[in-house]
Amino acid sequence: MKHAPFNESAEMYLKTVSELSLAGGMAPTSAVARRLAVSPVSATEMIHRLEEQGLVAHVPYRGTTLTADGARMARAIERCHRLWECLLFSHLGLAWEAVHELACRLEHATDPTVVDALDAYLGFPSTCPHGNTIDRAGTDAEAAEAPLLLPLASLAVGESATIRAIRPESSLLLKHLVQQGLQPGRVVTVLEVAPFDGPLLLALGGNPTPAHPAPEQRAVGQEVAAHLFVEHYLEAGEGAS
Amino acid sequence: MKHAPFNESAEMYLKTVSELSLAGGMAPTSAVARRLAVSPVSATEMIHRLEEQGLVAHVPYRGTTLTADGARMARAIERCHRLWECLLFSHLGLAWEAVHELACRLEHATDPTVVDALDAYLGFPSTCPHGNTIDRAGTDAEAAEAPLLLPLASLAVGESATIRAIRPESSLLLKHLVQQGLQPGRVVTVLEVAPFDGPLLLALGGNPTPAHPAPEQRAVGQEVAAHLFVEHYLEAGEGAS
DNA sequence: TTTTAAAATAAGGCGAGCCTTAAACTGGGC
DNA sequence: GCCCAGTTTAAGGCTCGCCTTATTTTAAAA
Repeated sequence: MKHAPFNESAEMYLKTVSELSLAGGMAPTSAVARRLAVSPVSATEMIHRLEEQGLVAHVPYRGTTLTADGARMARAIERCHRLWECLLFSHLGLAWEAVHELACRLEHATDPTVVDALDAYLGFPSTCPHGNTIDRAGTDAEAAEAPLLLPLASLAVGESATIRAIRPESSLLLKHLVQQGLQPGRVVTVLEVAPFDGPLLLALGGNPTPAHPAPEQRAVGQEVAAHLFVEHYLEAGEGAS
Repeated sequence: MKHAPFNESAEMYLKTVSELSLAGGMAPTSAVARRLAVSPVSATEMIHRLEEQGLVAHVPYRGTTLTADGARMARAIERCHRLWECLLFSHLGLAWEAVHELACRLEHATDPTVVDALDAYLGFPSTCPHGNTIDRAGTDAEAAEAPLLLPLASLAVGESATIRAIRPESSLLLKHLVQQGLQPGRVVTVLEVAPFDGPLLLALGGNPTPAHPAPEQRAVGQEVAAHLFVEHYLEAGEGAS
């Protein structure tokens, strides 16, 4: 019954399984291992340990999902992570692409009382600087507030949308996106989609930055596009078709 | 040459040696072990490891001190620790006696860039909530600003002073002090000192709190008194004698 | 000088979280 | 229905930071 004080490693596994099981139902062991830069054998071991603690459900050869307990813990860790990102970015003025990694270290050393105090201090922000929702247990009016976000790849040629979230986050990805000027708030229009899962050609709109005065174009691979989630404004002529 | 990414454990040893070698020159191994709740054998082992890395100088049977490198690291960790305490206490509103322990965990997970940003955000505070100086490398006008603090025990009967710092800090001590109303800013007068290293009897002055309306008296053991540092106002009649 | 308490050394062990190599298994595509 | 890539198991090993028990050394007090 003693909810052991879980360490960094276990927390990273939970976060990883959480991210990977968002889209598809189960997180493949190899994907977990890859994301954590660990051998598949080690990942299997650790997943077993987490299963023994009832945090994870593992179906051999299929993949891993979080149990209710595990999901609760993962949500707490993610909330903590995103709150730190808010503080580091909005208050301490650290770089948008840097705060993810910095928060990744802090999140494992943060007492729950600190998380709550931080949340209040920040004014209960609804998302992190990368657009991801900050879950609050008890507030189950989730779907109500958050606008439905679509993967960028779901847009048809000619459609426009506003980038709202990058997910899952990774340092390399964020660095790349900031160079391309592809951040939340940016309006993009799909100019063309290359066949055979080729790159998307985007026209940048929205607030141009000094470094990237609009209008400009960007070619974005499917790999990157899969991490971009947008809010699509329905235009006149579009409807329930 | 690769300044390895030091971990929590090594950092705690450096902090401990730093604290213990403030007063006397060398930190006895047993004292280090006691403070870290570790066996003397383990402490000896770890001190050897730190010595190999050039962070610590160990004289067998005498004790341990920090090298220049070790002292630099310890100062960085202490600065980080105290800045977190400031944020947690002054901004997040967490309890005065709680922030020490909470900061103790964060300090090992904080990137230098975060430390600097935090320092700037807080407005370069000169002390932590417990009155301990926040060192800034490069700012060697240290002695100039900081008023000389005396150990409480150095006061003679009848003398008054203002508590300015608690040092070294520990959770249990801080909890005890907050119960007694003995915090920085509190003015105390020594009413009597029991012989044979007995307790000091103090009269509380300064800002009374609802819980502890002045005037009130407190008996403080030598053990506790050793952690209290005060600023002594010279009164008329006192001088260079 | 003798005694004593602290400190150091030696030896053996433990768990966590990784690693590699090698062999066995299986789901899904051909 | 077969085969392969992805998984899992097995076995052995490594580092870190701890632990205990036992023995030796030493500084400093008596």
